[in-house]
Amino acid sequence: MRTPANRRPTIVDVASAAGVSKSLVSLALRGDEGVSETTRMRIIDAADALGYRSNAVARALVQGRTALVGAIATDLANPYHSEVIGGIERAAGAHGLEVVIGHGQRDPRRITRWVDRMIELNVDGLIVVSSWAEPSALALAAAAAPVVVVGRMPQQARDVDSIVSDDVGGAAMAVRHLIERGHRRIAFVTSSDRPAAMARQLGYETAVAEADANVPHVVSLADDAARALAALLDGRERPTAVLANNDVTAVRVMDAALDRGIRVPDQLAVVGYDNTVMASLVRPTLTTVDQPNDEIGRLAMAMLAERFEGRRVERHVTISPALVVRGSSG
Amino acid sequence: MRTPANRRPTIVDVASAAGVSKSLVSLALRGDEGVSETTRMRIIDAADALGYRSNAVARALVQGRTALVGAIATDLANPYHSEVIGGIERAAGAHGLEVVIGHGQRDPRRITRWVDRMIELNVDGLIVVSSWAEPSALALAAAAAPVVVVGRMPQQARDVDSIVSDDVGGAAMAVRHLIERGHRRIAFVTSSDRPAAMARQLGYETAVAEADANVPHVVSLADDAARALAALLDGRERPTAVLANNDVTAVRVMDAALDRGIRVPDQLAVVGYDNTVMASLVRPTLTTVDQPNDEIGRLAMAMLAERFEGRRVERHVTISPALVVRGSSG
DNA sequence: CTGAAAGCGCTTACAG
DNA sequence: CTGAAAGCGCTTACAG
Repeated sequence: MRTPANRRPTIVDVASAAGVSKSLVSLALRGDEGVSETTRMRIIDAADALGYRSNAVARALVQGRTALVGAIATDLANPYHSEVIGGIERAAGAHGLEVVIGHGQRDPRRITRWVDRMIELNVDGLIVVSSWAEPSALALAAAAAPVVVVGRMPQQARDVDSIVSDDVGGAAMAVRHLIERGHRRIAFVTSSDRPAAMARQLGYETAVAEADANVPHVVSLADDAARALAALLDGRERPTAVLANNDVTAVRVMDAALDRGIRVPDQLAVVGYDNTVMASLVRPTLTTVDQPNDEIGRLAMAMLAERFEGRRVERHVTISPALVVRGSSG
Repeated sequence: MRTPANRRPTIVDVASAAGVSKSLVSLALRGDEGVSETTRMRIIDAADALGYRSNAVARALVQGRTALVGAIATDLANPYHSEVIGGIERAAGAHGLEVVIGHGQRDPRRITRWVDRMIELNVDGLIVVSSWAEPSALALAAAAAPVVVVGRMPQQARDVDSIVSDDVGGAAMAVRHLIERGHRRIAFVTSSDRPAAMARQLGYETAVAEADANVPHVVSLADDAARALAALLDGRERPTAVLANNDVTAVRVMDAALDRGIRVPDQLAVVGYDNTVMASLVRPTLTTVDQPNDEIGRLAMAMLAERFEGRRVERHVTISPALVVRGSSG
């Protein structure tokens, strides 16, 4: 792939160009105190002239650390994931670490493979922004480097730290908001049966049960979304409010309502979940549940740092979401 | 960071557990033909029992290749970038390569630093989905590994291949669509003076000049967006159609129009650029210019592959966009 | 079919 | 202040 002719210059090339030993090149380039000013200059000039760049692979091998944190995301197109990763990146700088990202592309096998690959790459720590990685792969990874999972794992893996958002509480908060606004017929619409959606449904059911005269009404868009939405909106007992399992689902509900001439929020209040950018762009703007994604990323990085400092016991943190009230709930 | 007690097992540990030489462990684990079935089994069992994982850093050092392609993106939250990266990833698999992503966070310094870091990491090829990297850093990188830039570079760097979208043609296509629809007073609204936006403006001006009785009208949202939008929409000579430099700007124009009771598309047609997810979610749905982002990613990977096969001459490709007509243009 | 040796490009004690 | 040597964990000819 690289011909010998244009291979990258090494420390040995710099050494012979500067007329010194390779040890001295290494010391000089890393700014060691005990190198005379004149030779340091000579070495740096030689390195620049050759276009020398340190080989991080060789350095990592001898030092046993790469100064790299791996971040694996289920789906980069999803703003939730990219925001969490942004938080990780901002926090990593303070620890002198760089963040390399592996993209899972919504494929559990690919995500699990990235866990393996990141460990093979010798990252110093690993943050998995996904609940789709195999617990066994995570446990194996945790034996080699600290691992934090952001998301609701179906099954805990040994020595793996975690951060989850309080989906039960967030959904309950949204329902209570609708009840305060006078709504009594409130439906929950979901496009997923993954753990996070299930937890939100549980929060919904709990909060609905608290308020008298409410019958929990759950609509799944899993099989035939158009039919499910029709059943919801064209039925005699149409709800006056809907909580969706996420913003995308909420927008679908709003679109279906508007298509039928049902006014939002007057005839139907809609609340989403995740506070994605879309929530403030649609009309009416969407009331939704916000998770502090940036903060979650920072915390994940901080939890890795604690492990670097010697923490041995597992740590599991739950983050509280907040309601953002906008136009779609009246 | 890792105590000797729980350090990762190496090939030597596996060798002594299986009672063979480390050479044989290496051969067996990589499936070499010339290893007897029984010893192969013994070695694999020993490796599994120890939880052995190959150290990719050591392998990369001896093989001189990492099987890694680096992809650097300006802004992962921008769907354009994540789609291009998706295309790169899908194509990389066919070449047995994995894609590690570096996030530039809209910071030119960070992007340029990632170019350096990726080369230090010994990636076999580098795709920079950004026009913000320093040409000098790109040229240095290209001396070590093939480099493809996706985007409109302000200045060409030696030995660096590139892919750009035909922004001039795309914008002209959008304007001709509006002219066909009968519009004569067409404005261009831009929130940026970066090269891509400038090229789109040029395409707009060219197409407007083709049609008689049109006076190009350009509105910049750079300084005071609210005032600029007011000048556009509240003036006596309000345009009947607007081309925006991207979808986000188009949605801002639509929102400003709706706030004033101006009906879209009846009283004002709006066309965006980029065909982001948002374009099909807003109401009315947004007519916009689509770039084949996935295809661009595939092509970038293919261009790296050509370099691996020995191509020496630079290659620069221009990709043609397509118009997606939706509700906002009537 | 298996083992001993050299080497990838660095860093890091250890001498001098 | 500088150099020679060992070693990080692998792969790869080369012997046997």
